[in-house]
Amino acid sequence: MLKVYNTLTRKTEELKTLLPNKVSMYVCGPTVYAKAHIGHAMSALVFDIIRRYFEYRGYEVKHVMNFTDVDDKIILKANQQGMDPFALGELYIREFEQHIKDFNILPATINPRATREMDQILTMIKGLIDKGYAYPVDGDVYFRVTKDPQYGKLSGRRVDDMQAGARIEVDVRKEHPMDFALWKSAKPGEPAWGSPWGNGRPGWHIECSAMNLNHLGEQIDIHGGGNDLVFPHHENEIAQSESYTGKPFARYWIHNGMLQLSGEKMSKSIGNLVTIEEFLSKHPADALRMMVLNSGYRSPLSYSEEILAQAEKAIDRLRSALKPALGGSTSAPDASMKALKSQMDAAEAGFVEAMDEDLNSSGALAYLFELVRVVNQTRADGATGEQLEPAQALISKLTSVLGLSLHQTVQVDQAVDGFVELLIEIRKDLRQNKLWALSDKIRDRLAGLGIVLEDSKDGTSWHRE
RNA sequence: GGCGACGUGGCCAAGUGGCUAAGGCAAGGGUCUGCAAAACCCUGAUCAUGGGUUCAAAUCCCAUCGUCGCCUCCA
Repeated sequence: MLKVYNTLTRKTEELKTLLPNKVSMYVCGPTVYAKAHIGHAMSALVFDIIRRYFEYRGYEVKHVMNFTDVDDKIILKANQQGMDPFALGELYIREFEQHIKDFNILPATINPRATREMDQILTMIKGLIDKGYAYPVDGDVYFRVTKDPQYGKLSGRRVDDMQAGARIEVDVRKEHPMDFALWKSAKPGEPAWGSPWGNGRPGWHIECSAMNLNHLGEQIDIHGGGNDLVFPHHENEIAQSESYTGKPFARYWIHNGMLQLSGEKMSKSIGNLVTIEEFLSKHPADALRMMVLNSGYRSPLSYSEEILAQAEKAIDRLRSALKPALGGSTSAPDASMKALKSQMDAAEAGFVEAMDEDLNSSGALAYLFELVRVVNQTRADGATGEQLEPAQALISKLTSVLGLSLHQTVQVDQAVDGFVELLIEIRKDLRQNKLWALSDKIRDRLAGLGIVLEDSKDGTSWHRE
């Protein structure tokens, strides 16, 4: 039974979708005004893992991730750089889409953008005004939080409590300090769309409500994002959507924990960030995914070189099981094969059991690692490639459910390969003549160049570090 | 100040009432090897602290200390 933790109820609940075997999932994407950092990647990875697992469990997933391509920061940045705000957004959208590919994240079914949903946004705002949930003031439109008795249900806040601690500058034109903008009037030179209240642009929250309505309908199964969006963004989305349709909006709210760097949330405003570009220039994409998988998706994840190195080694460990049989193997003993078979069953059952319980990926990995050990034992016991193949196929299958691509993605360089092969051949002659000093020198020097030689009875194999 | 999450071996991290507290990394010992690497085998934690509930708690309750998130743009 597949269960997920629901922020709305603060409980882990069985997944019951609106339609059998189908999941509609909306995940908040980035505001495109700067290079994305690995916190954004973490969020995208979390929901990719969720999606892949749902698909493995037989659901057809309609996955929508938006781009917020008009907002104050985009306009500000574009003005600073003397750029057109739309061109600036386009640039970062392209970059983000490339990152998605680099991280082996399945592309969303649809990637809507705020600027392309203006009709739906305006329709919703008008509807909210008609129903008394919103009011225009001097070209702006605000949502009236006091009109929604359920306001605060996602974040567990009460309008009155927040009022006490609020440090925000209260706009006197608002009826209530917590009222939030659905529509903002444009200043001269800002991108603007025509509306009954004058030229302006949508507030941050309404675009998501509109895109949900447009692409997934009045009710959706899952709404996700980083837990920093719970309030106010998701709270406001619920208020808008439910006030507009009169129906419950998302059944399950799923939020990932924050990526932290030196004990603080990685964020654009604090400036303690590692961009995806920087990360990928130094590390394999799978390493970040492994870090995410090894911790609970809802917990904060600390980023450090040490933890990253551990993740890379863990990937190597998984890969070790996929190595071919030892040369000259004829068959593993029956007892070994029996043990392998039963470990395979245990691994898949354990994997599903763990993942079913709110995507417990680190628990699921433990079962994979246990299978890795038994596969390696069986190989050492003399199993043939044919005997190992089913277990290796299972490992490949389950790791791909997690989105890990175990196959080395090193660029093949024919020339280098040829030289390495030549050195190995010469070294073989040296070793046959017991010229150990010289053969060790070749191995050490190659290691210094990132080429690792491994001698065995069958000969010498090599790989890049 | 309000709301919430968390604190498990050197590091990362499962487990949330009851068999020997998963797994990965690191470390030490061993097998194999000319040596090394890889692989395999072996070795370590009573679960932040202090109370309490219970036949029984890492797991429930209370307090304390510490860390983090949200309350303002933020994945």
